[in-house]
Amino acid sequence: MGVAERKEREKEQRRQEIIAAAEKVFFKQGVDNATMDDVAEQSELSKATLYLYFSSKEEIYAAIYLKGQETLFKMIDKATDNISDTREKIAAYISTVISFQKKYPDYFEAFFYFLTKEVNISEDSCYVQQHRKSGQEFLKGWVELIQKGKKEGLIRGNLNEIPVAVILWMQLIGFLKIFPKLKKPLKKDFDVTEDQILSEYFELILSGMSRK
Amino acid sequence: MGVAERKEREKEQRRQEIIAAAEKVFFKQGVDNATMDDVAEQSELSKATLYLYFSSKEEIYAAIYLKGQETLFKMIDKATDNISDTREKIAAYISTVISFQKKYPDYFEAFFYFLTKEVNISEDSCYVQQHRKSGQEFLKGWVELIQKGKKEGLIRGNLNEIPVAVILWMQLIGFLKIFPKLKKPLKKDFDVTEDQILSEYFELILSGMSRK
DNA sequence: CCAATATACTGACTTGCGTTCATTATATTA
DNA sequence: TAATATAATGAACGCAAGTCAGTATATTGG
Repeated sequence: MGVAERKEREKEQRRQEIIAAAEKVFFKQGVDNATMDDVAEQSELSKATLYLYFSSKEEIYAAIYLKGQETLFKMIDKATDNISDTREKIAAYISTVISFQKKYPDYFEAFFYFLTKEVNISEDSCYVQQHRKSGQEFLKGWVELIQKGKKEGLIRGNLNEIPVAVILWMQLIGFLKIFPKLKKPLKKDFDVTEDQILSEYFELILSGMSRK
Repeated sequence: MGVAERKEREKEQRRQEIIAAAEKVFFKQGVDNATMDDVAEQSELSKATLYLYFSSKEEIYAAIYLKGQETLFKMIDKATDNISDTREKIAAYISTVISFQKKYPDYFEAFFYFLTKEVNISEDSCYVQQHRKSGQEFLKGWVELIQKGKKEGLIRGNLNEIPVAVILWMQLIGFLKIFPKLKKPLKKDFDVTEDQILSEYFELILSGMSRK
């Protein structure tokens, strides 16, 4: 009998509904300002019900974050798939992350949150698992790319690919976390535009790795 | 009559005592876990009294942050004052920030918090003022250094000094925010040590700016 | 179709913590 | 020494996360 399967499906659907409602609320008001009552109202469920599907507010946020991560990875795949030139591919990697931040700043926030915050979600939660797995997988992509660049002689041979990949990654994410808050004062106090900063950033990073 | 002056002094001292107590508590338990009751107990005052000296928990944290910022600026001054070689001086700037993060990770956290978080402290609070002022001043130091490097031909002429200074700054702070959380997994999964990462980071940044 | 059981849901409550307020203690001044 | 200003506090408030006892709804076996 397919009752169990249907129930399973329905349960999963509820979960997704809750995630969607929470996303709406969290992104509109900010995670800290949004309350579980807000999420309950938005999802047309009682607050207590939310806790049948998620163990905490943070776990809902983690689910949202995973959606965002998936979005980012897909964006990168799409943007880099048919590029064969390594230098161009590295550039595409970087600019896709920048686009992601621009297009989905709230997803990016969630991404950064779970990258840096000491999280209270239990280790065996599926979120933590998934987070770690895709993080590693993703890093592998960078590493391979840097390796390829080295083989092709684009990137200096004295650079170790894993550290370089990790550094690029941390630096880029960190930069993008801070940048939005500094945009306005930079324009105001120094008359520097966003695009100026971004193009110089590219220049610096790429020439940092390049041979000669 | 010196009564007013004495009272002023005593008031300021209380303030500092509260800041010290809060720092102890915040750094031990983490800002989020620490409660105002904890701060009250540590400072041997009642909770309500804290609010005679600070308008919120966050404002106490802001005061702590300013202490940290001052510490950082002093460290940088001390480390760079008697260096005349520009390249060395830039390196000293960067490595001092790294040392700061290592030596005072909690100050660094506070620093990052107020750099990125949308803060609820009123614009005319002395903290916000002081924060902005020293931030600008500090950036000026970087900009002048980069300018000097350009004049001396160390740094490529096509790089615009203000964006470069800002980028370096954001990148470095962002990198240092993420790095501590990734140290362990990096060692475990990829067998890369902290020092390896840091030395490659230096290499990348400096060669990114260099001519040729 | 109905009783028994399992599943999904909820309103009301508890707890914890930042913040405020009415009141009390202490110091200053005239 | 009484009047006044200043410093400090215990108790209470408000809000939001998380819990629980109890109710509604669906499923299943007879």
